Amino acid sequence: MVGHCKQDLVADLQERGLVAQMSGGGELADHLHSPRTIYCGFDPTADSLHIGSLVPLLALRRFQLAGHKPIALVGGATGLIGDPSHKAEERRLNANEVVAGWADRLKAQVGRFIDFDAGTASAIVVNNLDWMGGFSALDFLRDVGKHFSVNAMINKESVRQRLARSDAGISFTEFSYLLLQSYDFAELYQRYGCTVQIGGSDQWGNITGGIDLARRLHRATVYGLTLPLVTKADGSKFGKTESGTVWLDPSKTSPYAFYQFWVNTSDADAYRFLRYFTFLPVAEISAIEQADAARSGRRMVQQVLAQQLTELVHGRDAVVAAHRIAVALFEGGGAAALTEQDLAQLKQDGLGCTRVGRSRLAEKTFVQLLVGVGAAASGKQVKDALARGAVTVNDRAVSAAESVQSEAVLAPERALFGRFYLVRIGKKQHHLFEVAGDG
RNA sequence: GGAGGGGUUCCCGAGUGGCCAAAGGGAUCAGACUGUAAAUCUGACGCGCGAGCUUCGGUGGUUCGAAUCCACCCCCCUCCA
Repeated sequence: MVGHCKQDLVADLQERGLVAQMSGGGELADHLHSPRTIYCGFDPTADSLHIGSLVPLLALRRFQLAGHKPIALVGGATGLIGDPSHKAEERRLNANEVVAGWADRLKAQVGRFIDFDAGTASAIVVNNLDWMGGFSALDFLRDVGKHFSVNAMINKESVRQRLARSDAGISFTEFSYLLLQSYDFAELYQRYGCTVQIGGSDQWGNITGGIDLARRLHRATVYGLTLPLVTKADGSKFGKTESGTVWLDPSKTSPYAFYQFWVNTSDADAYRFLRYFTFLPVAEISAIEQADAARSGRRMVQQVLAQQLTELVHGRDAVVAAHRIAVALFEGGGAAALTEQDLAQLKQDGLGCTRVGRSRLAEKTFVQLLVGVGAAASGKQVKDALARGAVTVNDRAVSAAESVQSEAVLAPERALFGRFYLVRIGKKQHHLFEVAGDG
C-alpha cells in the first residue's frame, strides 16, 4: 500500500460534513495524495474517553484506511495543564499520579480504533510527557516561548471570552497551554515527519499555533484540519444522557446503555450522525434516508446507528447482546414472554441486575430498593411514577400503597421461575432483580 | 496591599428579617400523544412512605425568628499599587 492513497479522502470527509476548517485551502488535499503521518491529541481529563472524542478518533482511522500513518497522542503533559480553549471557566488541576493513570487508560482505549500492524501506515501511540517532562522552565521559555506573541495569543478566539468575562478570568497556566500543544506538533514533525494535525474545531487555535511554531523552529510546512463539533438539532449538548456522560469504557457505560443512547437519537440528527460516526458509504446512508422517508412509523436509521457504533466501540458480541436485550424489553410480549434462559441472558448481556437475599427484603421499602440500585434518582421520582401506574414488576403495576413492602411486591408467587422480577420504571428504564432463597 | 463587585437548591438566576424548601427559566423524571423520534400539553423536581429532617461559601453572633442583619474567615472577578 506504499505510495497509494485514496484520492478521495478529503472529498469523502467533506461529503460527510466532517471538515470544519482546513489550513492552506487545497494544498492539504494535494499534500494528502501521498502517504503522510498525521496526529490527533487526546488529553487525559478522565479515566476514559467519551463519545465526544469519537469523531476525531474515528477520523484517525479514516486517514489510516486511506493509507496514512496515524499517531494518537495522549496528553500526559498537556493534561497536567488544562486546555482553556472555549472553556467558560478555569479548571481544577488534577494530581500528577492521577493524570498519569488516566493517560495509561487512554493509551489502551485509543488503540482499539487504529491498526498497529499496517505496514508503513502502522499506527503509534505517544505521550507528550515523554518530551515535555524533562524540559526545564528556562529552556522552554527561551526556546519555545520566544516564538509566541502574547498580542497574538490574546486575540485567539478560544480564549477571548475568558479574557473578556468579568466573572471568569484565566490563569497563566492555562494561557500557556497553547505553547505546549504547539510544541507537540513541532516535535512530532521532528521525530516522525508528522505533517498534519487533526482535532475538534475547538482546537483550531492550538493547531494553527503548532503550524506556526513548526515553521519557526524547523522551517516546516505542516497542515491542520478540524472536525466539526457535534451538535444536536434541539440545541442540547451532545453526548449526555439522563445518567450523564456516555463513556467509551464499558465499565462506565454498559454496551447496552451505549446502544440505547444511539437508538434514542432524534430523527433530525440521525442521518448526519451516520455520516459522522460510521464508515458506511455516503450513498448507502442516503439510501437509508430515502427508505425511511418512504415508510411510516419507526425509522431504521437509529437501529443502524446503534448497531454500527456499538460494534465499532464494543465489538460484535456486544451488539448481539445489546440487541437481544432491546428486543426482549421493547418488542417482546413483556416479562411473561421471556424464558428462564432469556432472563439469565439479559443479566449476562448487561441489563442492570441486582441479587438480593429474600430474608433481606424486609430491610428496605421497595422504593428504597429501586433508588439503592440506581434505577431511580430519588424516592420522589419513583413515587411520582407509582402514582401514575408507571412502575411494573413482571408486567403487573405496583400501587403506591404496596410499594412500602418489598416482600409483598417481590412475593415468591409473583416471581418468574422462582427468582426473577423484571422491574420497569416508565417506558425505558428496566432493572432485573434476582431474589435468592435466603440471605 | 488598596478600592469596588460577587459566592443561592444540577445549571442560569430572583430573593435583602417572618407569607422561603426559597420566584422564573433550563436540564431531568413520569403521564398523554407517538415510532424506545421531535414538537406540544399535564404533573413532579432538597431528602424522607410519613411524622419530620437538612439547605442559600465557612464559623460565630444579634433576634421569638436569618438566605436576608453584625463580626471574622475562605474563594472568585474588576480596577489601582
